Amino acid sequence: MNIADQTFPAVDNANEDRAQAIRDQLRDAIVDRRLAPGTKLSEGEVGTLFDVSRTVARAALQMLSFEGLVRTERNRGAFVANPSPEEARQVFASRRLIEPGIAIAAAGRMTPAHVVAFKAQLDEEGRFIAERGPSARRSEIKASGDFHLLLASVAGNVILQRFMEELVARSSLVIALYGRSGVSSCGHSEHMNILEALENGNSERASALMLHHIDHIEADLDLRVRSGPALRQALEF
Amino acid sequence: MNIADQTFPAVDNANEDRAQAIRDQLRDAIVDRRLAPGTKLSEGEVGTLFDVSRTVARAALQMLSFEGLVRTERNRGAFVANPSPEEARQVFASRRLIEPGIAIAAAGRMTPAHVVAFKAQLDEEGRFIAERGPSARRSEIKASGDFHLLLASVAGNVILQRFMEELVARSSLVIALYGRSGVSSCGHSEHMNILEALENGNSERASALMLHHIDHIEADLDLRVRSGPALRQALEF
DNA sequence: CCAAAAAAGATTGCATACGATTTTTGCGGG
DNA sequence: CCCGCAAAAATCGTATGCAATCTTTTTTGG
Repeated sequence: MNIADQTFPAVDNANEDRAQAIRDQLRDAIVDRRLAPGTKLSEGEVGTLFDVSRTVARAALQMLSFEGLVRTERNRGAFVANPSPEEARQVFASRRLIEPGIAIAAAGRMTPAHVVAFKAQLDEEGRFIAERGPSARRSEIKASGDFHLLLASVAGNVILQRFMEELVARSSLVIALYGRSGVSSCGHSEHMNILEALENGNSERASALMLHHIDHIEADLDLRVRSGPALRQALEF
Repeated sequence: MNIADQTFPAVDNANEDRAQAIRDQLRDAIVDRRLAPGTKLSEGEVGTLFDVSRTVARAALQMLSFEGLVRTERNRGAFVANPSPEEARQVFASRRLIEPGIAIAAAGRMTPAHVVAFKAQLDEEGRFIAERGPSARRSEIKASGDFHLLLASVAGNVILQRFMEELVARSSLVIALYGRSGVSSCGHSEHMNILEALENGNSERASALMLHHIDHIEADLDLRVRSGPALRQALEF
């Protein structure tokens, strides 16, 4: 998979920052695996694709590098991140630490409008699971992450929300690399259970369910070091 | 306080990234309040001060903007962040959620070498408290934050560690703006108690002490909206 | 004398240029 | 046929220039 094979919707060049728009496009592409871990993202190529100068492309790549989605090597360029098993463990350890707390905070702030938003979210999730094809699979991955992001937004802490965005994106990379069954379809029912607890204002239960949910996601990974992880890394793939 | 009044140690222009070195210098200056919240950081000025082009200065400012230490407005420039009371609350809510867990993780990984490092850290902290003068006060603030960063590094999760760096830096800004007594000197003894619990491997106690410690820091803040916060913001001060 | 408009000045956003470093290619020797 | 080495190409790091935007000062009309 090469970045040159990708097509990106035209950037709605408003007064908004163009670099940010490019970052969002690239992040989406990374998160739903249209760009594989290890793919090289050269400044020139990105710039050409989005029709901006290298200056702007570089800024976008720098942003992604801060989020941990891209790794940059001096004088060599930027690559879609290739998280190690250790890094993967740390991503999930972070989520185990934070998300139960987020669930508690969210439980105390749920409004009927939130419930409606969650229901719509879960419906969409279910639709993509029912569908077939790689495109639906990608959408399913994204929707699954969006559930957690929606929860974070309900919790009402912008700082934690941004951090969760980073963690969810990185999780997606990790699952792409180490996932056994792609997406655990049991995740959907767990999401529904969590929503039910949230609806009832049962924060303790929501928190406990969330913790188990994260454990289940991580349990679906195969984090044993593969034959020659150094080699893998060296081969950039 | 103006950025032009500042002096910065020469950047050890190794093969290391120069933008990163500048970011570190600026971050230190912001964290120990040599640069006041609201101070304008123009690209040209920063570039001149560090003897680099605007390109590099701009990259450094972008990094700080990601960490939340600098706020950038399009076509207007970068300013040392001026966190709102709400933002301040969110910073401490995040710390309350994360640091007790970090304490638990650290308690399980303490080695004699770590204990030595902590003792040295606390000694330094104590020295600055004893000293007088604004310079010692600044060092005290920094040392107080460094305790928390040391703890995060012992916990062994790089992702959380980076996040803690952001939170500690932002806390420093918040304390600068809303702190009643500058630095609560009782913080030092609380740090010592936490270390004691860590040394004994009493993770539960370390976690509980940490939670109270954060509560105490936040309790020392005056987060009531001041007369005309909008005005304050509008006047950039 | 004051308010609004206009001009001048400063600063940012972005593109481009050039030297430095890395990677690839071409070629001769083993 | 394969390997090492030098030249060429590609890519990055950084400085600089120009247009666009914002700020400040000056001018002008009431």
